[in-house]
Amino acid sequence: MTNETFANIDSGRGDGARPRPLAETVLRLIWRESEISRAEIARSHGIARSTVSEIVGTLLPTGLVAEVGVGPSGGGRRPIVLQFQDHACVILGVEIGATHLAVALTDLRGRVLAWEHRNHAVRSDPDGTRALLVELCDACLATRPHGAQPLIGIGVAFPSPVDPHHPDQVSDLVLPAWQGRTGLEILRQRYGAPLMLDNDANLGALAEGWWGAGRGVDDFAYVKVATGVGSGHVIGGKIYRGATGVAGEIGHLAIDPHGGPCVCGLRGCLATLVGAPALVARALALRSEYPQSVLARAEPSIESIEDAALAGDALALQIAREAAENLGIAVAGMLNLMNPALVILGGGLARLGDVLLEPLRETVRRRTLVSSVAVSEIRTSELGPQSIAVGAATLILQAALADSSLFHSALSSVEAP
Amino acid sequence: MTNETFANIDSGRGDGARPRPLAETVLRLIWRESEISRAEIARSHGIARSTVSEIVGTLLPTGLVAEVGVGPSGGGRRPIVLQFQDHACVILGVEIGATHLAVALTDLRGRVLAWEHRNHAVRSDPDGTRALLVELCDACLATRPHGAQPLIGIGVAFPSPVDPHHPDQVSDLVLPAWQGRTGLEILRQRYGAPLMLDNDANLGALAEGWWGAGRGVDDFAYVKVATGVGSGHVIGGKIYRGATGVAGEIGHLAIDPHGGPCVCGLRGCLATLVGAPALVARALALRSEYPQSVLARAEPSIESIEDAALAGDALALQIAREAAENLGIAVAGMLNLMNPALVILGGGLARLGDVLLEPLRETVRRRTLVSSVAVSEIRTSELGPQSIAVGAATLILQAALADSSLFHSALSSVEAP
DNA sequence: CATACTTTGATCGCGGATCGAACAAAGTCC
DNA sequence: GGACTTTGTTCGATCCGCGATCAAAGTATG
Repeated sequence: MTNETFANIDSGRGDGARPRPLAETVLRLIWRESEISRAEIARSHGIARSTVSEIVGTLLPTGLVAEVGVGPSGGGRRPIVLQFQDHACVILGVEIGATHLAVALTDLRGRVLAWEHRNHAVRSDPDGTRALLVELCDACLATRPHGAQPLIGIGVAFPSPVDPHHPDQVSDLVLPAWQGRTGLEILRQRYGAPLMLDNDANLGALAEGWWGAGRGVDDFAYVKVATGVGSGHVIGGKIYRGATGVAGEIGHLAIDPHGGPCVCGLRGCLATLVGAPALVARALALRSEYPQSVLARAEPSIESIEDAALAGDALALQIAREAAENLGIAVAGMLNLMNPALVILGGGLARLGDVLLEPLRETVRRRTLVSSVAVSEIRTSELGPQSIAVGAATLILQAALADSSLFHSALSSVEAP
Repeated sequence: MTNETFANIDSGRGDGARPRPLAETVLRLIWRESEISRAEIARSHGIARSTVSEIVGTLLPTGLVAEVGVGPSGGGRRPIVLQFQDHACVILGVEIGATHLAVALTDLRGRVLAWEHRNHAVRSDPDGTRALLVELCDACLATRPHGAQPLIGIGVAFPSPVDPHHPDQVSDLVLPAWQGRTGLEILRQRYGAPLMLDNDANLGALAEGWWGAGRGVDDFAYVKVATGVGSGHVIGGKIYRGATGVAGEIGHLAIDPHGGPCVCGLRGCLATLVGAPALVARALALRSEYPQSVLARAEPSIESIEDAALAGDALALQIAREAAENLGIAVAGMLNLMNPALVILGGGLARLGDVLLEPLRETVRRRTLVSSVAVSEIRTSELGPQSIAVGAATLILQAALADSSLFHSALSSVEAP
């Protein structure tokens, strides 16, 4: 119930006073456009020029917006160009994986200013994880020149479902050694900044939506195919978490009820068919039929299968086709249920590009009822291994742009004297 | 692009002036509570008592709210009880099925004041459908005493996906004779009230959420199992339509990729396994193994199968168990993907109650990964055959409570002289 | 090059919405 | 019966956003 540590829950609806509602709108617009004049703000939002002038007057002293020269004339006085100051604040994005940690320090445009990562036995060593986390965060923050830019928040990606109403709880099934608690309040205490937590696939989706393949798309799904298979869903520009925060388990969609058992206790899950272990096992099983394949010689790994498929190896292509078929069944089901405008394929298997996408698209086309569903695009991820940590930082940025008091509290703590 | 006929698109965000933002909030609260005092409104929303007084002062003359006596004292002056006037306006809810029409006239609390329905060849006769629709609407409206209550809007349930951005378009696949157009603007013209359109499963879900098994639940799914199988999803209290309005096609989730072909062109869809024709076919196939079954004697129908299952017939129970198993696979997949707090089972098959629910729950339990998913409740619909028409009316009510200008324009058209 | 028109941005007064303080009305508790 | 409580109203004070107006700084045009 008490939720002092995490700012996850949308508490900004009807609680406090909302001074200058339009100020938020204007700030968001300046962020979105990066550079814009007062008159253009007024035009594009139907606000009076006088109001815009006044609001900008309150925005300038915060340092979030600055006047940078004049723009071209449109037949009259030349406009003063306002520019959002992407470097006014910084954000920490933390990725906690099953076996590694990564921390990104970003500016307000999602650019990575500092990057630290380390392999670690996260599953079995929660205390060590937290200590290492502090170390990596310190290292990232130390790169700031003279501590000029204040930290507005810390976003954390966690490798298990996160209940938005109880963000500090951890599923005992996924990380039993953590004893049901993240224990991340030390981060908030140490850095004095709000903390927000979410599932890793959700944050990968968020990052793609803000900076990658999903830019400008309001409803899309991000499917991560690696060792495991998971998905994050952005609906109306916001992460959809479901009633208890566990939405997006596409990996455990049943593809074949007569299929093999999954670690989760079910049968024929997508994860048992297209996860990395499944593809390796499939390579071993098919090896005798493809004696000339490079995979027939040495012990195959998921990387070697991917490399071989990209090189045109017949066995690897067969495996990719099969994976695409199974993935396509699940994606088609997801399209029928959730109807996103776009599906972004992430994780290691996305390396295959069109080798995977072409048969996948074909399967989806054959398996979706309504024509408008079939027009959903399927693309691969644009962001690299930093996507999840950047997504964690984006969680904070999104919150700050929705409620600029986060910016102001960070800035005032610096400018107070 | 032009969208004069349908009010479907949320156009009430940032366009026009919003006089008295709190007035909307107060009106919604009074509606929700039915009876409440000014002081309690102020307390529960943190609004100043003076503001509430002033707002209520503007609400009383509209007739939507009235003072009805005094409440019990809490140690001081007794409060004046304000009551929302459920009968101040009426709403028309129209259900267009594949083979029938139904019209409900409701008050502002979802109560059905008049009800007309008729079988009709909707698929093949769009013109006759529209004419009959007008007839039924007229009959419902004529029951009003002296035309006292103004009509605030007409909601329409349509048996095909509805794109929220192009509500007048109809899928050629489902209703080819309609030539891609609903042609329902005649309703708006005849009755001079805003028109809103949505898919039938979505509106069944909405009705259950406002008046039935989903009361008070913000995220739930409604699965309708009848001749066809479809689903509607309420997310955050609002209907989720997806990027192009076709979300919720659970009937075409692939259960068995090696299964029989579906009308939609896919294989092994849920609809081919638990739709009414599939169950009848299954009864015929299994008849020889159950010679003592009542279904072995006469030609089975879906109603007779349901009746037999409720009577404990072994063959019918076997069919129900199989249907529950297949339905459970699809529902489990939907839970994994969308994580609703509740699943409401509607349509004819819901008559079976626990006969269907028990094995269904068991299958879902076995097929959902995370414990918190498994706690999702599964219940049967509470509303009868009127649910979809009532849901259509609820669409209008929801819009009016979100933007009370709908109430006022209806009321002023009466009170003008 | 002077003049007319355009566009931008600032200033000022107005109106609406909400709040807090003060007050009357109506009860409860001792 | 007197002190305290609660409700609802009234009355400035404040804040936000708007329109009108004006100065500044351009462009188009003769």
